[in-house]
Amino acid sequence: MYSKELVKGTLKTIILNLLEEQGKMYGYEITQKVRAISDGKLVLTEGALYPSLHALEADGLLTTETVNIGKRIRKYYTVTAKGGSLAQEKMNEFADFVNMMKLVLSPKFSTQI
Amino acid sequence: MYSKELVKGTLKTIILNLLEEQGKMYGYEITQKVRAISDGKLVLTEGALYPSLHALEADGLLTTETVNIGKRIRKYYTVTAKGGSLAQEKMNEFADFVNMMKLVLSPKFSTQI
DNA sequence: TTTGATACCTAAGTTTCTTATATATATTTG
DNA sequence: CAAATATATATAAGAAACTTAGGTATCAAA
Repeated sequence: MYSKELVKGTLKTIILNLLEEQGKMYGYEITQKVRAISDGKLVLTEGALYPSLHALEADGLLTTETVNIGKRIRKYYTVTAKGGSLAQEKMNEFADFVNMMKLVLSPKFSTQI
Repeated sequence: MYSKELVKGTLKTIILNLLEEQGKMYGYEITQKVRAISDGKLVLTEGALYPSLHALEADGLLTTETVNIGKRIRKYYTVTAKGGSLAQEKMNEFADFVNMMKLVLSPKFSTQI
């Protein structure tokens, strides 16, 4: 398992791009989806996820829609147009970052990726 | 320019692997080398670098050798055997992390890297 | 009926940086 | 030759983004 420090800074990138790809999702669903896709390697904690979702909503990058499932509630999140732009931007930033790391860590790293 | 949050958690990975590749280096030299290799995209701040070097030394991952250059001093850092193992480990962790991100962000990300 | 899964949330504490400051020598430039 | 820039080290306060821990509640399965 890789160190969790690396995940820092990528959470919003993951949320925005996952939501853009999957359409609307609710918080718990996001944790399960990420866990499944990553083969259990990435487990988003609720203490990180929920505040992050709230911040994205407050910044107008996500909108919410509350749905009642029996007596429980679900808050579905959808990416706004502004959020879509940021999703792309974050994706590019991450790609740039990885390419830069390739340079700095080369030649050893290049062979691993 | 990518967001600086991404760099968080990669500083020790960079230091250890750069030192392993380049042999002994001193702090200021590390900042200049990283800046040059990354084409100015990654500029290590002194406030991050020096405390990190001290922590690595305290943990027995680096050893130091102080040299007088005229009336100034230089502290050369060298990777220990233990530091070499961690360098490799950190490299693997980072590669694993990137591969995991590829999964989570795919299919969009795969085409960019 | 109690355990685990589903579903939301917040707050204190930790780590790891950034920003700012301090000190001092050496070199370049106007 | 004076002033600015580069070289070279270091620490400390504050910010950001998490982790850990706790809280609330419903639903399904054992």
